Amino acid sequence: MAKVPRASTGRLDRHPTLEDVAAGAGVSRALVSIVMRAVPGASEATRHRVLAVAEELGYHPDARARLLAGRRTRLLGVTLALNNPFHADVAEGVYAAAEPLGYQVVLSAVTHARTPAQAIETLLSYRCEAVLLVGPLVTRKALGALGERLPVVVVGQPTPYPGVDVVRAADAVGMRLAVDHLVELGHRRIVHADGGRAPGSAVRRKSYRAAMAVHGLIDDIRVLAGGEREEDGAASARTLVGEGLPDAVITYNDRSAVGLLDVFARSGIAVPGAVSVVGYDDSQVARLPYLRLTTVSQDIPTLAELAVGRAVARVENEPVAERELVLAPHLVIRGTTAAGA
Amino acid sequence: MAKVPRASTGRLDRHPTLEDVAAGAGVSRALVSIVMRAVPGASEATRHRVLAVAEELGYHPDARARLLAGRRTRLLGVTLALNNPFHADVAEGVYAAAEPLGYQVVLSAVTHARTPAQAIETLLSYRCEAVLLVGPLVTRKALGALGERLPVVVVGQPTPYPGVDVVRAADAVGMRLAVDHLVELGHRRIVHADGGRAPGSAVRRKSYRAAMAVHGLIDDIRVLAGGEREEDGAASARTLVGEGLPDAVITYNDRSAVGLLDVFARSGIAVPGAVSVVGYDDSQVARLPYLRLTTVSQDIPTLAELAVGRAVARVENEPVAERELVLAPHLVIRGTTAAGA
DNA sequence: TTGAAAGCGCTAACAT
DNA sequence: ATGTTAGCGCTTTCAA
Repeated sequence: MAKVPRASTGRLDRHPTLEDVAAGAGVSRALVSIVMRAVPGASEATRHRVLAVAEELGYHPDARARLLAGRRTRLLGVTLALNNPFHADVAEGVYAAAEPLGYQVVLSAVTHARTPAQAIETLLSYRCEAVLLVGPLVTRKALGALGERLPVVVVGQPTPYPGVDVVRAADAVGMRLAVDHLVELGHRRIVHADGGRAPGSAVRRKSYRAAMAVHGLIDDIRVLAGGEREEDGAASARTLVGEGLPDAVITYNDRSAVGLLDVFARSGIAVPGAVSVVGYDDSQVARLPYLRLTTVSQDIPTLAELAVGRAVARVENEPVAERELVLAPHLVIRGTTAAGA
Repeated sequence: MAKVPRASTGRLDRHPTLEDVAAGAGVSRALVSIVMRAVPGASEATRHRVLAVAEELGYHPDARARLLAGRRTRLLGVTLALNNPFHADVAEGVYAAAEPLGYQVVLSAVTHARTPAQAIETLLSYRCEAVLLVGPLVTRKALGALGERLPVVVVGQPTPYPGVDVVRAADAVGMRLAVDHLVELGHRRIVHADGGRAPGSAVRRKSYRAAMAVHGLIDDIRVLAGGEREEDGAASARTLVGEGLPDAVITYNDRSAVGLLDVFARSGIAVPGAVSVVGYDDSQVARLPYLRLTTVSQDIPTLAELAVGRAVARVENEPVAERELVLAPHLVIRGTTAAGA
């Protein structure tokens, strides 16, 4: 034992194990385990010696064995679509929130060639203790079955299935903030370029209508059929340019706003001079210095933190008051909104 | 055995194991293992019965145990920065290329709170057989040490360390294509908004100069100090608007081009009427219908496929001719370039 | 503080 | 075609 043969390439044939370190330091495996996990139970002297040997041997703990042997895995699974900025931001937030709680995160991507079901299956195979689902990945039925097996937190949107937790921002409030802001600036003809069939689009559309009604602007309600991509916003802009500009536009999300702004710019339409624009999400793009998009922020880091908190609470069997955790979004006023002429 | 106690919540207390399935089907664990891995060695009848029991019990294989017990893990690790479109595209490509070869991929994100070293450490702890590094994540020294431990493929840029493989596109060729195209259109005053300290920026800058020289345009060489973000391109645009427009601009990447185009649009400058613009990467944004950015494509899916191929070749000890695999980029001509006045 | 021993759930030789 | 038997590298009681 503790003999580490080398391949002809000069690369190690196998990774050193606890056993190797134990032998090198003249102690038992159990003691090395204690030292490596930095838990109490070893003298300072031993600790130092073991650490030195480990370092010298190039020992790196084996996650497979660690996970398998431990009573718990303390693993949090996250499914996400790469290339989706919102998902990416949530994942970053999850990493940040999980570590202080002693949980590790496992990422599983949903791609063109990898279904949500596969992504989830991978997470389960690693024995994650809970999964966070970002975006509208799975069918209701699949969600139900999943929720029966382990704690599930859906991040960013409501779901009708009662067996899973939800952490999201209140779209009704967000739309209300946007409309309030624009009305305060003196705008009345406020149109909404909606998200089409995108997740949450229906809620935001409805919320827009309600907010307009509150201000007695029922006759000014106008919804343009759109989508979640830049091009959808661009299309809406073209429509508006063709038929005459409203006072302001609220888009389904920031991406849509970007396309809309671009077409406005190319058409020589000043924003916010001729028309005000409000986006949704406060994603990175909204903060770009040359865009300075006024937008409704979902406060993604907090969203992620609460989602992790909820997952951990479920895993650790802490009492949970509400299945759904709804954050109040806030309006970030930047440079695309101003008082009308 | 094969007794699956339930928690008061109704959730399974533990996952069913091979043992449980074996007991249920009245066969040995080894046989169930054979069935679950879909390898030959079991009769059709047994196969069906085992599968049925597994299904009924809700059995899902344990990746930890599988990975630990197997002779190999067939795991490919990928470090990436979420929120970087190039990284995301590469990761998608890696998933697509790895599966047909029988390899699974493990993602490890580099975030604000998670260093490249940590991301790599995680990958190693799972005993990935090779790692793909996207972007300029690590120091030369760390790279060297890593390359000694297992096959490493750096994706998307050159690296001076000889112990690792590199799969990237030829920046010199890309720049040359861009300049050739613009010269053919009759442009001479072609400036380059560079990437500042971004990875690969120096190479592209140098390549731009060389390409200009080839066309006898040494006196027209002009490099604007920039960066990799949209705002950097926007800044370059402001400079150009202030001092008078050149015939064309080649940016370090598509993101920079986006910022540049935006400022041009707001300044009432027609593209490609008054000035042509060429981006770099052919990321998703370049294809946006309202942008239609002419750009140099690195062909990311192929890049990813070759990177996976190289990693697998190393893992399986196949002979490898060149340490560096350099793809020929190609120019994607869209709507931001046209003949000058 | 330290060590011995029993698994964790699986794969892989080797028998039968 | 099927079963038996060792591990894989670690954590975790339980003793000492």
